[in-house]
Amino acid sequence: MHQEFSDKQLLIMEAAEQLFAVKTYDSTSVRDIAKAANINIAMISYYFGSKEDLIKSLFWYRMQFMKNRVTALIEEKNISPIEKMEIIVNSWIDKIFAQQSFHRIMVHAQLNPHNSTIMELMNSYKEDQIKQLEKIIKDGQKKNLFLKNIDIPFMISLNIGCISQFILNIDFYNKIYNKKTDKNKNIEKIKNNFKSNLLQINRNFLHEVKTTK
Amino acid sequence: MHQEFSDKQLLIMEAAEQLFAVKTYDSTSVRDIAKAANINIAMISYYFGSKEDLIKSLFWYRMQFMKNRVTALIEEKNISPIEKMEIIVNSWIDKIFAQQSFHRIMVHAQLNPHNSTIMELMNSYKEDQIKQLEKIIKDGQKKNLFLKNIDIPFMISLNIGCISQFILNIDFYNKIYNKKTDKNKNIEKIKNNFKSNLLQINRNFLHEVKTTK
DNA sequence: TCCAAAGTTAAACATTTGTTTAATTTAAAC
DNA sequence: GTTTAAATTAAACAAATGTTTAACTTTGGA
Repeated sequence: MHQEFSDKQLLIMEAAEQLFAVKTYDSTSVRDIAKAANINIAMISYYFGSKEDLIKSLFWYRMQFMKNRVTALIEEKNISPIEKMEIIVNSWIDKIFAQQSFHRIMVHAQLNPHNSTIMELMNSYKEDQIKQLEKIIKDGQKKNLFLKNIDIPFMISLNIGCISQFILNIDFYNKIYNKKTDKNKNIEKIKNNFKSNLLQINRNFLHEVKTTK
Repeated sequence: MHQEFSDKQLLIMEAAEQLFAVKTYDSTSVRDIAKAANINIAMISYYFGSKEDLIKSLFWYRMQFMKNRVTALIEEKNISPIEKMEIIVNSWIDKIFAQQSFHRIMVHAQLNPHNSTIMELMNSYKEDQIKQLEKIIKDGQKKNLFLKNIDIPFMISLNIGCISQFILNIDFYNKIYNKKTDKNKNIEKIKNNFKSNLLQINRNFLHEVKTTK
């Protein structure tokens, strides 16, 4: 598939991304995109072929960034599996936060899988993630750092689901946590709070000693 | 707003629900709904006023079922806060599973909040949930059963997000966990496995003693 | 300077959209 | 059995959709 995009294509893709994120793919018209990108409607067909191909290109482009550069991390000998897992969870949160718009589009694509190319892109990404985590966790189990019988797909589901839910409802949580303060600072605070909560959940799930009351 | 719906209205709403769940509201046409419900297109305007009012009615109708009947549970003296929380988490999972289609529509409505009435319905529901949990958790803290400083919005976010993610990806997980077996039985097994995982997460978060390695 | 390719445009295209109309059928009350 | 309201229908409506056309400008190399 595509590998490089011209400046014009990136301009269109980024304008489309913003609109897809708030209005969804279906209710964003090519006229909306053209207006936002300050180009003629015909340019979308000209540069991408169709609206469908535009979102496919967007997925292809953004998924590259999403792909974890964890291959090196997995092999790293000086970092303990515990630390590795913390790094990965942290990177999930940071990446999803950094790409909130695209993440919304991804959630929407899972809800409404009307394009098989996009579906395959996401599924192969998920499978990669599971394989990578498997290596780290098995290593940790061998070193007696982690519990046995860790359900990796559940662990991923827990994290990604929790982060998604948080992003989808960030305005709501902002309202709940603090009635009126500087919004940006507040969100940063809420995000850090969320981060430590989720990290703690993962620690419990992976390796902390549990004693029933 | 509406309080009762005729059989015909329910028929239309249920047909619409199935379509909205898989195709989303925007890409489901009134003609699709009419065909699925075996009625004339004009009947949708006739019974609901508009397509928009139809989905509003659907939300109003389904949200009644979602509303927890936990008011009685909260006051119950013979059940410990720990058990109460388990009952609530279990009811979340069961309810969302029982109403998968509508739940998908809800997730989509959060992604694409193009109707303020629906948004308000969902927000007031969320606020109610937080208040209800607050009572139980404070009671549990008073009795020294729960940890102090429990982040309730996070806890809800964790659960609902995790369940949502699981439902959105159930086919994927089914493929991952088990390559080829009886599908229905398999999903039931996966669901129970998911349930015990999530309950354990909640136990750790709420009341189990934690000792750092 | 010339020219072919790339870029850009407004207009037109056929479909599909949600909604309304006006006519017809059904149902129930008197 | 007649009447009145509710229910149902096919057709028409204007608006919006994604895409294509054909004409035009711009660009950069020979």
